Amino acid sequence: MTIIPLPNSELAVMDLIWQADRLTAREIQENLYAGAEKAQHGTVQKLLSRLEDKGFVSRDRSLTVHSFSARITRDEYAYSQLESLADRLTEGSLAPMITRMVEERKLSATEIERLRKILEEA
Amino acid sequence: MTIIPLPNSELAVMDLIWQADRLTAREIQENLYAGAEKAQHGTVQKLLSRLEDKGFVSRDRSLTVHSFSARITRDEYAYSQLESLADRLTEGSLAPMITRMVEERKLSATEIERLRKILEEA
DNA sequence: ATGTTCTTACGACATGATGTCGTAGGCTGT
DNA sequence: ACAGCCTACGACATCATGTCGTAAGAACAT
Repeated sequence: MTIIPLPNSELAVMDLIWQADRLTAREIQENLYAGAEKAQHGTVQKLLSRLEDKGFVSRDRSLTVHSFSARITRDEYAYSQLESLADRLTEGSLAPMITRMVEERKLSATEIERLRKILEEA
Repeated sequence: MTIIPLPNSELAVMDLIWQADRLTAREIQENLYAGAEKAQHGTVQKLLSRLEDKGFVSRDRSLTVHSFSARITRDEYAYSQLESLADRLTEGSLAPMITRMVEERKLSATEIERLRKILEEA
């Protein structure tokens, strides 16, 4: 299953939902546009309805004030994006990217250790 | 250095250049739109000039027929995209994504072996 | 020298994504 | 009944994307 990439604004909403598990539009608006004067309710509604259309959140309509929860975990999303990246760029293989990351010293010792462990258990 | 993501059409051009090292616009057009009747020269020119603007290719103007070569390797591009993915989604860490890939059995035994080797040498 | 052909240069354009609002109409609680 | 909040729906400006068309210059065969 390929999960489509999200634009920044929608990803920002997902970030909040992933953190909180379940939020209303107002709660999201308050987090997202903390220092804002103007309304933005419409903006948040629109982002949420787009996310709903795309299948990223489910909307609980049982109360007048709807609440939103994630249908896809952050890790699922992250992993699918990594997969599509690898498919597009390196024929599905992670090795070239990780090799380069190691060469550029972008991986910390801790991170390398974590990855070693994951792969040992695989 | 953050490398901006490329749209599909431009990535397709880069793929050709990465394979061939050095190409003219015509060569690209013939590969890219193999079974095409109509012109498309303009399209390829536009894609190339956008890639030039973005710093992905360099244009050799010494001859009338320009030739194009990559300024960024495929691995550099892939790695930077992976980096930005990790930054956006998992606080820079690859572990959650790779863990999931292992769980979903998206990594072949060979690939896991390659990755183990890379990390051992790191 | 001239005309044909190929190239670049530049601009135009339709389409869709993105990010933002405005307004109408429906609940809710005083 | 009314003020206040929420949803629903549409509008919109802007930008990215993918595609062409046309003009002008170089190269080359005749």
